[in-house]
Amino acid sequence: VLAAAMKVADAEGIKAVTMRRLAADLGVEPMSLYYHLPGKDALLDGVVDSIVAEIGLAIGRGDDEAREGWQPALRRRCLSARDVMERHPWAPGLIGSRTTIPVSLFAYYEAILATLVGGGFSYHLAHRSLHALGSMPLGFAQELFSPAAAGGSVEADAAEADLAELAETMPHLTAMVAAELHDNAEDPLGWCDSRAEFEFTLDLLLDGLARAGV
Amino acid sequence: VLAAAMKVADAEGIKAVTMRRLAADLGVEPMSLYYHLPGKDALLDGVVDSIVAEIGLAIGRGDDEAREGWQPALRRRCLSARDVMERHPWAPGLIGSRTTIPVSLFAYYEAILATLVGGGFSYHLAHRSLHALGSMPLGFAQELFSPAAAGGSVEADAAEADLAELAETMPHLTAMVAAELHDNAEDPLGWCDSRAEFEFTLDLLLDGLARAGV
DNA sequence: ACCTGAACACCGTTCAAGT
DNA sequence: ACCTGAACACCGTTCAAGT
Repeated sequence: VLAAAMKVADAEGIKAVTMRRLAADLGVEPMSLYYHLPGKDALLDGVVDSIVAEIGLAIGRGDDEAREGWQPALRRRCLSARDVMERHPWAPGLIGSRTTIPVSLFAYYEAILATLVGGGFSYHLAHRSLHALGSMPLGFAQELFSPAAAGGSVEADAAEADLAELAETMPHLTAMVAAELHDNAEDPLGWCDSRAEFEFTLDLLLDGLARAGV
Repeated sequence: VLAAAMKVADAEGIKAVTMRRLAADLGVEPMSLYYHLPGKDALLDGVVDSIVAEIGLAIGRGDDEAREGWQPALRRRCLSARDVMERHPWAPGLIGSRTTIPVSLFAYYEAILATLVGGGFSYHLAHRSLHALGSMPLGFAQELFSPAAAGGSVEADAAEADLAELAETMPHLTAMVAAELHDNAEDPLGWCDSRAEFEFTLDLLLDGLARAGV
């Protein structure tokens, strides 16, 4: 049913997921879908549910969570989630643009909360921690600008061509790019969102939270 | 021209910003717009430019930046940007969903980079800092799920009603909500994204970066 | 119970044509 | 230089009707 939606999204981006397109793939008339689903929003909610479920599978048992402590446990979870997002580059954009919160997400965050509380967090600090971590438990971070996560195709930005002329007006930016010039420019989750950046930010937050009062 | 677009977005949300609607507001035929603009993407890029410009105005001179140091300077900037986002609740969603990077943003980040480098950051750490801060210099943070930032109208999520039945299966979540129950539930930037949460996360990151090697 | 067909009310965009 | 009109190719969705 919505496995077809995932397949289309993986193959051609989330923008190609349309009622009519989906019906055609399923060899059925477009309007038949409305018997099974209330509408497109329900479809997308279902896709998000599938993603969350996939994250749950990717994490594994975690029976040794009590042994390793909250910080490595959360770290493992976020990095596992990131693997899932790497398989579905359109997912961050979809999740970020949803206007309703699927129920499956509540269960997911309940598990994270259990980890935090089990690690000695007060509910107050746990709440702030969830805000601070943002979408990292879902495997992605808010990028400065993340074309891949947002739309679908990563087209060369128009400004790239003019970057040469703008060089002298923006000395620091050009210097930084020159100094950094990533070897992983084709990262699927957006500009520079390499695993290294993700881990740096994640550890920055986790260490900060550890210092904040546990 | 695109001041009209901002007005429509402020009044009825970004989803109401449509070529035809805009033309009607301007007392003109829909297709006249294509003489002035290449298409809708150009329009939205222009709106983002306007937002960035508004952030620039909101920040003020900052002549005493050298005196106050990079950390308070960046802090002031992020909080000023947040004020702008509060005036345009649709802006985070629009910015996050854009697939091209408007040129104005380069200049904006150039200024931030100048602050960091001036504060003693290496280009490498400055780069990581930009990633870690994410969208905070733009005045918003990636929320767990931010209906307001994403779509437009903040409708009551369907799961809210079932929360009572789910209480026993999610003890920590219900306990946390009960313990926290915000007095500012009607915050325009999404669930719980109050100024206090924003500042907590911001300081967590800034302090972490300060400790990371400057 | 499940699917179909025709229709409605919207989009963004093209293109030849007006003044 | 600036605007118009009609048309095209798409959407999501409704609704009465088929089997």
